[in-house]
Amino acid sequence: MKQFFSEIYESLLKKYGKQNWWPADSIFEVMVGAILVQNTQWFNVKKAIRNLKDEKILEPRKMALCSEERLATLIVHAGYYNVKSKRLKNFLDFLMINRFDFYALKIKQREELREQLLNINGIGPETADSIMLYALDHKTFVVDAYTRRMFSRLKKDFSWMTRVTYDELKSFFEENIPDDLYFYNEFHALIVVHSKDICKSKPLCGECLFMKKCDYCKMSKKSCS
DNA sequence: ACCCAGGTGGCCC
DNA sequence: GGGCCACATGGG
Repeated sequence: MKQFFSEIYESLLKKYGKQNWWPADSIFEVMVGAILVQNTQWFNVKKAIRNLKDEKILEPRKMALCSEERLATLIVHAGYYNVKSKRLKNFLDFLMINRFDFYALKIKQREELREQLLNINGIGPETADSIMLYALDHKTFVVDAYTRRMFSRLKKDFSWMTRVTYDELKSFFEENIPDDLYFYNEFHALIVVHSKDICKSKPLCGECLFMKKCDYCKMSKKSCS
């Protein structure tokens, strides 16, 4: 199984190259982006980030001083702007309690930090893991809808992946991929990039990378998307 | 005019 | 513990 995941990783890397996620100029920008991208496409998030930068409030202490209402108007393009402005505020409360000390968050115990992030209203498992992995260099695997869909269709044996809980799937990946921060970082990014790529033109399974020999494809001729 | 997007929390049973 | 729903913009 470990060999299988390594091969998938190598194939994706060969096809798409290094992704060097997360695209951002600062740790805080990664964190904000992780919240704004919830159920939203990245190009919409970019507009919101642009606004925050133009208004000079893409800094923890500045944003903490910004009213929730003003924040909402600046992030409209990211969708769910009322919900997300509240979530950003909740997250800023957490940062404030931690004295905006990112280094302290980096060296905090992994499970302790994850628990604290999950306690914030508006931060679920995927957002918590994204912040930990891409902003704070914690080795924690990020599961998302793409991960479930891509792998469950890759192998018939993986169909269970659409049904298990987030943490169960996360553990399965962590037990079967190399114990390496860079791998964690790059693998999730490649899964997202590949998933978006094959969805773009809504091809048949036989046209997708990995899908030529996949069990799902043999079973049916259904579309990938 | 649909459908979906790198989720999450609240409510109900 | 699981099934539904609201949240909202923008692109295909």
